[in-house]
Formats: sequence, C-alpha cells, structure tokens
Amino acid sequence: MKLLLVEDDKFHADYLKKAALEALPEVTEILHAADGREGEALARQHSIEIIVMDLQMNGRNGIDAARTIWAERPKTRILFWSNYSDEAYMRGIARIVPQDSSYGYVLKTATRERLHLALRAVLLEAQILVDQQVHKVQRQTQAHDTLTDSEYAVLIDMSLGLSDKLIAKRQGMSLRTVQNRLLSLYDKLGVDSLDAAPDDLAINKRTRAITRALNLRAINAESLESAERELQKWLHRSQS
Amino acid sequence: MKLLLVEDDKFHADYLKKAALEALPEVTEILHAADGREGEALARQHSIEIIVMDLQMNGRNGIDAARTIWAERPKTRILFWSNYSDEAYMRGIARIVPQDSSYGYVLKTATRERLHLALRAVLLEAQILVDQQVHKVQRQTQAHDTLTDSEYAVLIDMSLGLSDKLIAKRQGMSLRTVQNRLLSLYDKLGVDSLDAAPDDLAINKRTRAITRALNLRAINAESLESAERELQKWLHRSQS
DNA sequence: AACACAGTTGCGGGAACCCGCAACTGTGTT
DNA sequence: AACACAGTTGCGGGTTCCCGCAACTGTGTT
Repeated sequence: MKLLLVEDDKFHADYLKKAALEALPEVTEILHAADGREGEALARQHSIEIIVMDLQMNGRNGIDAARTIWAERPKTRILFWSNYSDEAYMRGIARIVPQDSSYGYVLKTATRERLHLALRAVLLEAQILVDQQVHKVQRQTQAHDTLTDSEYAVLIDMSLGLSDKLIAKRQGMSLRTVQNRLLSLYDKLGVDSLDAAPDDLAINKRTRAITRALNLRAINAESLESAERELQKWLHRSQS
Repeated sequence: MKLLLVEDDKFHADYLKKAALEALPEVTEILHAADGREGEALARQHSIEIIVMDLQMNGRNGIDAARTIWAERPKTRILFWSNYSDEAYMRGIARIVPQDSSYGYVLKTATRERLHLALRAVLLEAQILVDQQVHKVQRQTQAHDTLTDSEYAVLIDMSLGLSDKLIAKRQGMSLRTVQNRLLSLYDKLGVDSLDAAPDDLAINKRTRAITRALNLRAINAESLESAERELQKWLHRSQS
C-alpha cells in the first residue's frame, strides 16, 4: 500500500513522514510531493489510494489538487492537514468531496496521538474525521453568522470584481435578488460599523465586505484564486 | 547575551533553536514566544537586544510586534524569518524599521548555511541582510509595476472600505487626486482584463483591484488587519 | 527662457450601486 | 383552508463611482 504526502514545508513533511511510518505499518512506500501539481501527477502515475494533503502550498493549493484527484478516482482517501481552520477552507472542501469517499481534516497543532488516530481512521478505516477544533469553527459559523450557500457564492463573485448585473447572470438570479444577497452579506459581515465614523462620510460597502470577510476567515487568498480560475472557465463557456 | 525567538510553529521553532545554538555560541540564553504579543512582553522584561521573528502568526503578527519593540528600543536587531516574500511584508517592514537599527529577512526555505550566516550577520555584526529571493521580489515590484507610496496608501484605504471622499480626507488630497490614484492602481494591477468579458457587462473596479492586489501579493490579510487598526486609531483621533 | 512632463485639482455626466416600498412566489404550520 | 414567513422580483431615486476634458502647479532639461 502506497501513501502519498503532499506538503511543501520541509519540516512538516519530515514529521509527517515519521508519524505515518509509525501509525501505518501497512504502508510499504511513501511518496512525497512538494505542491499540488506534483501531487496530482504522482497520484495518477502510481494509482494512489491514500493521501495526506496540506492545504496551503505555494504552487497549486491542496483543495484544487484534491478536486482533480477525486475527479479521476473518487474513492481516494484524503486526510487534509493544515495550519488553519478557516471557514473558507471548510467550504472549499465541502464543495468537492465525493459522496462515496472518505476524508479527514486535522490541524497541524494536533498532538501526535491525534494525528496517528486520524491517519488510521481516515486512510485505513475509511471514516470521516474532522478535528474537534475545526468542527467547532464549522458549527459556529453555521450558528451565528451562517452564510447561505448562495450568499457565499455571491460574496465570491462580488470579491472577484463582478458587477451586480454579471453576478445575476452567473448565479441565475434577478438583479434585485443579488442586491438582497449583498444586503444580508453586509449585515452578517458587520459592514456598517465604522466605529467613530464621521456621520456624513459614508463607506464603500463592497470593498469593506471583502476585508471583513477576510478578517472573519470566510474567504482567503487561496479560495479567491481558485474561484478566479472557475470564473475564467465560466466566462469562456458562456461566451460561445 | 540573550536571544528571543518569536515563532508559533513548533517544528520551525525547534529547528530555529538548534540553528541558533550552533551559529551563535555567544548566546547564553534562548527565550521563546509563541506569538507577537508574548514576544513584546518578553522583549520588554528581559531587555532583549536580538530577536528572530516569524511574520505570520496566529495572534499578533510579526510586523506589529516588531513595531512596538522598535518603538521601545530602536536598536534591537531583528531577523525576520518567513515563508513568504510578499510585497506586502516588504512594505510593512520598510515602513517601520528605524534608521539606526539593523535587521534581516530570510526565507524559511533557505539552507542551513544561509540561515547561520544571516543570524551572525544581522544579530552580531549589525548588518542589513535581505535574502536574495526576497530582494528579487522587491526589485521586480519596483521595476515593472511599482506602486508609489501614495498609491499604496490609497490602495490600503480603498481596501478597508473607505469612500473616495474619506480617502481624500485621510490622505490630505483632493477628491479628484484620489481618483487619479485609483486610475493608476487599476492600470498597474491589471484590473481591466476580464478576458472573455461580454462587452456590455462591466466589472466593479474597486473590488477587482483588491483581489488582484491579493493575487499579486501586494497586500495580504495581515497587512489589512494592521491597517484596519491604524484606521481605527485615526478615526478616533480625527473625531475630536 | 522655453520646453517637456508628471502630478494636482475642478467640472460634469453617464453608469453602477444602495436600498425602501410593494407585490408575488413557495414551503411549512396550525 | 388559512396563515406565517422566508425568498424573489420590479420600480424609483439618491448617492457614489468612473473618467474625459481642461487648467494649473512644480521640477528638471535643453
């Protein structure tokens, strides 16, 4: 059984490798890729079935890599292993995980035992396992300030620089509906509050919404870059 | 001689500690802080004179920490040690480094020798040392798409959600000048090009400028968060 | 002194945005 | 069947943004 590690940080890769050797004696060979693109290639060449994947990498990021890998072999088991528990990552993953595959999400700050456990549970036992910490974030964003899926979609489009009209077209809504979404976004992201705002001087809600969303970890640079690529595809498709 | 390490990643901290012990036999004691706030406190308590500082940390980030430390003791020597060579970080550092202090910038991907060298050069010899790789980024942004300082300031304000009028007020320019800055920003950031853009459907330049700037590493989430704090201060000041 | 050139400012108008008001769905409750 | 409630859409207007046009600085060149 071959295991693929996708991780661009050398130290983390070393640690991970050792942990995997301990936790998974069944593994006969460990491959290592230093970014998403390389990971995809190795997974393809070696018909890899189990992977540990970093999310934030310099080249192609982990979510994009996972998507193409899952597109080719939906049953691949992937354990995501990341520094952060941003809502943006959660959504990114939730969006692409096939229903008959198993995956997991562990933070790099997790103890060695927890990592061991996650490795075995996800990669061998095909469980779904999400780190306590991460799950909390997931819930709390679901409780208090839930962004609807459609709100999230509008947020992304808006952040990419689409006009209301264009968003409407892409999302298949009317213009006014898009604006309603934006209203509720402004509300949920807390866009109004420029604390000591001089009364007559207004703010630009759109741009403020973006930085608020970045602050709240609802979006991040990587999710925007992926979304940008999707957008380009869509543009070309809908052009013809 | 006491050395302070500010680094929230456990593995990196270990590595750094070992490297420092090897490279700096003069050091008698190594203190360790896991985020910026803690680092500031330790530096203050122990009258620290040499520091290795990570930039991206979960709590308070490295640049903010460095600023307060330098504000208290401008001669502190700080070696920044980071994963990335974003323009945003460069600007952040350039903005706060006192003229009579020495600092350095090394990437985490640097070889051990290079790290050794940087440690000695900056912390002992009080040199200014910037990693080759980083310096390249610095130059290339200075060559092709230089953002003027004032352009950068406007970009930040705009990203924080200020209206043209407010930016004008904060920057002490006329409204039209702000808009001129924005024009050149749109140009330099490449905001026009929605490749297959349907002709009649325009884009929102402001928001697109933000994501372009994020893509190009001209700004990043941390720099925006610091800027937000500055903005709040300014708002309160200018209110009275 | 004459010139080029880059940066600053005012004016004005077309387009996009923000949003209150109001009507019209659909889904689920009692 | 009656009702509540959340989501969708159109309309209209006040505001902000985007930017061409044009005048007016200042700095440096020839």
